[in-house]
Amino acid sequence: MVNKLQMEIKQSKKFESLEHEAFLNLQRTTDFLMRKVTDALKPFGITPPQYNVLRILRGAGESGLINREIGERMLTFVPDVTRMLDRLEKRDLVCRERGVEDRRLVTACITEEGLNLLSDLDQVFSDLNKELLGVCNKRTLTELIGTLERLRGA
Amino acid sequence: MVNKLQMEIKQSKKFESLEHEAFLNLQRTTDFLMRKVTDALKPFGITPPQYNVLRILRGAGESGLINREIGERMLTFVPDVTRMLDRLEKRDLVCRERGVEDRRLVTACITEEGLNLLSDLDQVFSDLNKELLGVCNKRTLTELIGTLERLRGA
DNA sequence: TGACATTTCCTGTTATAACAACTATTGTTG
DNA sequence: CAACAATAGTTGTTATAACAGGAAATGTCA
Repeated sequence: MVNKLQMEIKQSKKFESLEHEAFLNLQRTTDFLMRKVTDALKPFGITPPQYNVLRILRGAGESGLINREIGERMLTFVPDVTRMLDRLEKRDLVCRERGVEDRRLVTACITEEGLNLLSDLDQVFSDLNKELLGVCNKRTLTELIGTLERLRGA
Repeated sequence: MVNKLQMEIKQSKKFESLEHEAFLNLQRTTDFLMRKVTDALKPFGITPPQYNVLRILRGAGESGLINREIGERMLTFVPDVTRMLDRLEKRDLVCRERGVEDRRLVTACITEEGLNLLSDLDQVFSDLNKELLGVCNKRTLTELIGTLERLRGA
């Protein structure tokens, strides 16, 4: 009996351990799903991390957030928030302002144009999300979430 | 009640859907785990995709594999196998040879030095793997694997 | 055979990831 | 207050990701 992942990566030997098999499946599945999302966002000229930033800034509202806070809220670690915001600013999707009280801080806000783009992206993302993850029922997804949270440390 | 991921990304609003929450957890967990692996491999000057290539070539044995086959067996899609092998060849971890029968093909093999490095890496990776994924029991891991395979299409 | 398509790899280019060093500003402490 | 530490952001550099295009070899078929 050869399982699905073994077939996919044309591996003849068994996995070393269940832990190993689980981890490889995690990598491959996330890569698979992210690739779909990346493709779906591409017509809008937006990458998944950029989409993530825009959503974070929308959530923050008019008061905005400073670079460090944006980095902390990202789903995946991003080492260079500055240049990421540079690109978004150049496209007028966000605006930035140097702090007056503490001149080290730079606060970023989403623009009207950014909000408009987001409302399109949300629809695309939401549809894709339900299409991709909808193959599992609610109970399975709930269990999946629990397992994943556990893997990040309970 | 605010859940773990919401706290992590400092999100005040609920998730739009269970599918959404599951996907975000997948992203974050894989990023978290991959970062640990990347850190563990760093002292050896090897990235996770490079480690993946070396394992693939070891599995292929002395007959080696051509670029296309390596790409097909990678866990995550890699668009540029050529230059990835360039770097590994420069470090004498793999060697390459242009095909004689079909001169379009280039076959790569792992070197003795590559095999030696791999045996160190395997120990590190295996230990880390069990440490990270060992927080879940066998049954949970088996269910996780099943769910992930399903998400890639049954 | 000869034109054309296909396959395989390589090359060029831009964007992003990762990491380290640096500047400017603010906080802390003797 | 002056020296130092800490924080926030920027800049520089290298490696990798992503994508498009090109060159060489092989396959196909009229």
